[in-house]
Amino acid sequence: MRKQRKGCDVPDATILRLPLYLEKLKLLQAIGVEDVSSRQLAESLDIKASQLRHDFHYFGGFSRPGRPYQVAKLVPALEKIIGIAEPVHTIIVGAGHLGQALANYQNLDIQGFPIKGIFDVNPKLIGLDFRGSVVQDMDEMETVIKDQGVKIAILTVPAAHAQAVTERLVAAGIVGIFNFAPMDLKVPTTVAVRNERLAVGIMSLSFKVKCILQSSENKEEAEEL
Amino acid sequence: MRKQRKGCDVPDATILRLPLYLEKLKLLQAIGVEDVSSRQLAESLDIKASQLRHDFHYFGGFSRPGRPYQVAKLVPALEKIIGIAEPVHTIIVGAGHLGQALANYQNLDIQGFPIKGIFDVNPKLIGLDFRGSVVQDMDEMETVIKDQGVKIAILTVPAAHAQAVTERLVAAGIVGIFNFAPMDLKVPTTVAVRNERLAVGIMSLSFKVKCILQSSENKEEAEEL
DNA sequence: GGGTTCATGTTAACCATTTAACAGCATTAG
DNA sequence: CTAATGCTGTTAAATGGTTAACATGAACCC
Repeated sequence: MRKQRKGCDVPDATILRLPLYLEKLKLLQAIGVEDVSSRQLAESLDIKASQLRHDFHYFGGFSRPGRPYQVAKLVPALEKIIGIAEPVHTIIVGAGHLGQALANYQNLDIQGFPIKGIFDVNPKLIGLDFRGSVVQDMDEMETVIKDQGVKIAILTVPAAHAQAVTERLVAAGIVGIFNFAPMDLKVPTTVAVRNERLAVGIMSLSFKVKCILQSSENKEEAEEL
Repeated sequence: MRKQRKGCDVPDATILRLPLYLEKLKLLQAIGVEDVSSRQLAESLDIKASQLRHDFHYFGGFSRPGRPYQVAKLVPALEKIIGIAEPVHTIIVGAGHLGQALANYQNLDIQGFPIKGIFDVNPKLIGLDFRGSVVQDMDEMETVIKDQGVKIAILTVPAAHAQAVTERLVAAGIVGIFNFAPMDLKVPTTVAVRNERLAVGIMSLSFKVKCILQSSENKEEAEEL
């Protein structure tokens, strides 16, 4: 198999930290900080400095050794690595409550993912306006994807329709799908999917809550002895 | 230190799979499947059977050895482990677009997390009705938490207010916080937090999209030779 | 200039998670 | 009854990720 381009065989765990680094660095930049050491940055994110350096090491040379990182260089470097040096055109498929919430969530735009369209099959939703994006009929989807060079789709349709919609998206040239439907999508290996399962999140929280409540019961029992 | 109760020192990775097992098992139950082997269940979730058995092993004895798992026993067992054998009373704090979307997302209720209140400080939002839950002034929050025995709060307020609200929640007796604000909350060790960062999700997707696009460019170059 | 301090890049040790291997029980067919 | 098959529970090996250690470079002070 052909060797991958530099910087693409990186552990998932590292990839998930890159946005956190970027966010914190942008914050520092906004308040005028010019230099930051791996220790400072790591402590503010509650991780070890060695881990941060290890993460950066996959991409190589953000600074000359012996000198702290320069915020002004790191921010664009990370943006390039993450792939948001240029705005990444995005659409939302499914204009239900969640789709609407995401369309209104202007942070997406600010962070480099401008919404180029919202689509639904429900005639009652078509025409509604969210921050300048008007809900369109799903028949328009393929045209917008191609005309606007959309690469990422946020999928908020009901689980029952998710796979069918996915196949249309893939055929139209979508390369990344941010899937909020509680179901696993089948896609070719040339398409990336990230599943966002709210139920998983709240249930894993529930597990920990149960453990906390149990251990505090234990404590009370112990005190009663 | 006091020894933890059975089944609480479990790796995070395992905890995150429990809801997936439960969901799939409920689906099987709905279509009348009575028995399921670790292999069948694992394959339908795209994981290894040995991993599933290893996960279950933390909690012990779901079946007699030599016989497949019984769906009807596994479902309540997992519900008990996750802590949703009884409904887990929940509130939503912040009735912006995301809070509204979650309030309307009836799956939460079905999966064991009935919404006992939605709160905001914005007078324009107070009184709005979402599936029977009326947005209340945040001053009512502590009362509802105590009266209804609420243990989990879903936090969808702006980042700037997240820490202050968190402190009120903790003081009122909340044990788990599902945090959608893009910031790290400081809480005592007796409170569990799960951060849901949409920006992290879409950026990690963007990274993979970039890699896919680069490698397909490479391929094209190779074909041109 | 030399020593001290603080920094990164890099490698190695450590730890956690995932996967494989296998021992033992239940059922079924011959 | 015995052998073969299919299954789980459990332990061991392999993999992957995190943390510590260290070599080396840059700036600063005396």
